Amino acid sequence: MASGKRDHLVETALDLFYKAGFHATGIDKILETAGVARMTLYNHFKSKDELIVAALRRRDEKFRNWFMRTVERKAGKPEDRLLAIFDALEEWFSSDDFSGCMFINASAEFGDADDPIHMVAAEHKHLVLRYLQDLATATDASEPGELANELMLLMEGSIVMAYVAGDQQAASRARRAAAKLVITALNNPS
Amino acid sequence: MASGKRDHLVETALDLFYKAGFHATGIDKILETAGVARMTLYNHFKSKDELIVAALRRRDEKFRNWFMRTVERKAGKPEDRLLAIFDALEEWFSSDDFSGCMFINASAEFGDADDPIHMVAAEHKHLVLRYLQDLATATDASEPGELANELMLLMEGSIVMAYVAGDQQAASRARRAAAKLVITALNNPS
DNA sequence: TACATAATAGACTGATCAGTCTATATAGTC
DNA sequence: GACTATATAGACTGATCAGTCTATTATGTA
Repeated sequence: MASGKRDHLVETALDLFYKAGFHATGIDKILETAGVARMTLYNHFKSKDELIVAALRRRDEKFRNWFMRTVERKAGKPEDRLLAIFDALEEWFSSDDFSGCMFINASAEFGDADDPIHMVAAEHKHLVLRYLQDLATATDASEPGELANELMLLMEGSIVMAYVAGDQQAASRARRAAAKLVITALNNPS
Repeated sequence: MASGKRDHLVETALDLFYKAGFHATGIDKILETAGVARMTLYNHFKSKDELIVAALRRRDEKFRNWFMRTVERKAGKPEDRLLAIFDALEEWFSSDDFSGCMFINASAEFGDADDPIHMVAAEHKHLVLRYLQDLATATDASEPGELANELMLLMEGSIVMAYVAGDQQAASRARRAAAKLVITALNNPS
């Protein structure tokens, strides 16, 4: 299994980067935690930045899979799913290892919009937004694109308030605001 | 002038930390940029972390002053000021040196909620929220506290979408969502 | 002039950083 | 058994990190 070591490195790096940050997590710490030799890492990745990109791509894949499955498990009707978004967030926020959004965190450390790391973060947000658009389009909302954008703002806002300000009710607050916007969108045919 | 050097160090550190991040900005870079001797820094601050805290406190003071003055310059009536929030944000987002919210960025690098640096970031968010509560209370909104929380979520969400996803219209999108919530809050006496 | 405060340059520590190189060893395949 | 991939341990570079220490030089006050 050629990719076993690589996968293990990515998973280990993902955990450490998420918990402690990117600059604060050294290569040595990753190698020691993974129990892998130095050159094994550099045979699979050209640099630490490349490992960061790989870790973020995996995080994107895992997070969106979990998020979509959770939303669709919590509610069946399209209108309900739009609000179930915030039930999923509440679950996430209250989990033990919640350390904010890894992509917001990555953008904070790699601020240049042209940095490949920042670009992966931007891509993640676009993919989440697209999912919300798919959900909104399945409802009778007059302008599903606009509704999706509004919910996206509430979602990102609640992540920030939960993580930075430690607001335990960030998700439920966002849910109530979302309910108002969903009702408005359903009652206003263009 | 005993505090001249100290002030200059804080201002310099503030700039560099905001542009490049906290871990990525070394003490040497700050000293070189400020044109100040090493021991001058360590006579005023016990550690780099203490300098970070001082820089964040200054940022909080400067940002909130600018924000409140801008909101109050852009609109006079309480209801209008609630929306002028997002005009101020638009101005901020389109400025050359926009690098996201420094407090979100700080929380990303110092994730422990008990870390003094993270606590200063949390405090900043609470102070901004309190300002929004003051604005909302001046209107006829049925539940000004709830309205303020909703606007806060939209504000933070728009910061994230502008910075991470590079959404040029994040502020105007948030403004339109806010308008709907303000109307709802004004038309629903409890 | 005398004294105290504050700032200076710069050497220095010990640790850590990302990344390279070599020589050895462990697999899996033919 | 022979060959090839991959992984191993560990030394090594050169840079940078935060923080300490010393000896000197302003700067301002009494």
